[in-house]
Amino acid sequence: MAGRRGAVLSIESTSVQDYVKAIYAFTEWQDAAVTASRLAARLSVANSSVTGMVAKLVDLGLAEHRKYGPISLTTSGRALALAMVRRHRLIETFLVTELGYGWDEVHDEAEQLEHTVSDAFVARLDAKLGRPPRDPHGDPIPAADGSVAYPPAYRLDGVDDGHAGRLVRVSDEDPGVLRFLDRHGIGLDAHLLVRHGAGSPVELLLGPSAPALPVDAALTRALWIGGSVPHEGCTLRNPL
Amino acid sequence: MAGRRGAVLSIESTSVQDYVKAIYAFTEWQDAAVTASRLAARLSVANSSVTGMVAKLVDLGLAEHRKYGPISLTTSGRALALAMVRRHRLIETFLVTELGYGWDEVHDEAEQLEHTVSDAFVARLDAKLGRPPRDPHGDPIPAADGSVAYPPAYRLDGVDDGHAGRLVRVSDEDPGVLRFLDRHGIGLDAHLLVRHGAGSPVELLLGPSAPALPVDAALTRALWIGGSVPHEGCTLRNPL
DNA sequence: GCGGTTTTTGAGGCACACCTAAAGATAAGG
DNA sequence: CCTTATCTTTAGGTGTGCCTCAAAAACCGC
Ligand SMILES: [Mn+2]
Ligand SMILES: [Mn+2]
Ligand SMILES: [Mn+2]
Ligand SMILES: [Mn+2]
Repeated sequence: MAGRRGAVLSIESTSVQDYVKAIYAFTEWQDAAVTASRLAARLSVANSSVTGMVAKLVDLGLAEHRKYGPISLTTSGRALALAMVRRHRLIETFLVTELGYGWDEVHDEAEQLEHTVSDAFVARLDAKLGRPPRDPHGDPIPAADGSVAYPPAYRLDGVDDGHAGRLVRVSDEDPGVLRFLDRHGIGLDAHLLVRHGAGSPVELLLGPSAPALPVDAALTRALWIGGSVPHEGCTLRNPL
Repeated sequence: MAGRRGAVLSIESTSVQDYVKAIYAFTEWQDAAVTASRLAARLSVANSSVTGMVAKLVDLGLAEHRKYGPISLTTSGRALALAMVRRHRLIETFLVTELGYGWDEVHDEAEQLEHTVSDAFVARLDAKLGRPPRDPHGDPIPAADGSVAYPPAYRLDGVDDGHAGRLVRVSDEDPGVLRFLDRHGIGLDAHLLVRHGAGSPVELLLGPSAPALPVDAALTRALWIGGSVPHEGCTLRNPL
């Protein structure tokens, strides 16, 4: 049933790569249904653009889609998404560890470069960086074979009062969040205690003597914290 | 007189960048007149494509062109060309020295990446690499301010019998040439003595005891050798 | 001044990705 | 079961960027 529309664009189109990545992102840390409108919102395009583009993904064998149904990736779609995520995160890691970028400065640059570098480049970069397990924001870097180890992590707006754990990941899409954390000396693996104030804002306790730090709602959606148990293993997922 | 055609594309178009680089290349090591047909041949497009694109360069203030006349760069066109050449050569250097690419593998990758990396990336890369003066093929890397130091160099097909000097640069466009040099252990700065055989092919003498190496015509157009005098300075050119 | 070559013009094509507006499907509530 | 709000798809169309071919125009050496 592929090729129904004749002109089928390629797997190398940056748009195709971005759509596939976006679809993958919906199920990476949550398990949200991928609807056309959600995808449209995330990619800042009209709903109808998504319908059209998803049809192309289906033609390319990257996505599955019944009319009016949710969108999902095929095995090769997931493979492409993981390859792109791998590129993105390796590039971000390189920018921070080798070129001295701040963690708030790398996302946009990686967003471009991920479409340009060759497979050979990615392989050599991975080796040069010592096969890092995660990027500067705590996101796991898929291995070349597509396997990924996700640490247990809970979004801050979903944990109970009194939850304690280490900062596992920070969404890297809003540089402002990253700079906020910088200002307060909070980095990856920082130990945090979550306190629901009597009023609305969530507070973070950084240590026994530090003052409580109120964080706004946007921030609670950008931070992911480990479990209360001191040490836990990782869940190895190989989605391929 | 700019903007005559209305829709003027930007300085960030990869095509614009490639055209400007190509124009610059004609006068980098020779002083060839840049005609539309030569540019078309180099870029593998039709003559009329060049006419159209050059008109856009003129609109952008990057090129000067009288109808039926030769094409040249304006000051800002030259600045853009030098910025692109700088990017290209820094990236090639990075690929070889940091990622372990062979010098025959870097050109195509750099050709893509040069359009994608940011100015910040280039600045940081230059610092990381220790501000290298030349790329893996001997081509000088323009400084951030656009100044370039060109060593004296003569193309092999233009030197007399008995000319001796060091290998100053190798054109990086044909990986086969680079691999040929690898096979014979010839690298940048190798000392060469040029011998015009009685027959047609030029021969290279690599050392007192080494056998003469015959080189074909294509190769004589890809190699550039220093002067016969043992040690010479560099010509500093700041074309801006 | 002629003839061959080069350049420009004109008209058009194509790939890719996006949009608006209208029509169609879905699902939740009455 | 039907209504209605919401989501999704279709249809038709825009815009950018770059390219082509064919024909007309200019150029240049003789
Ligand atoms: Mn990122
Ligand atoms: Mn990241
Ligand atoms: Mn090169
Ligand atoms: Mn080079």
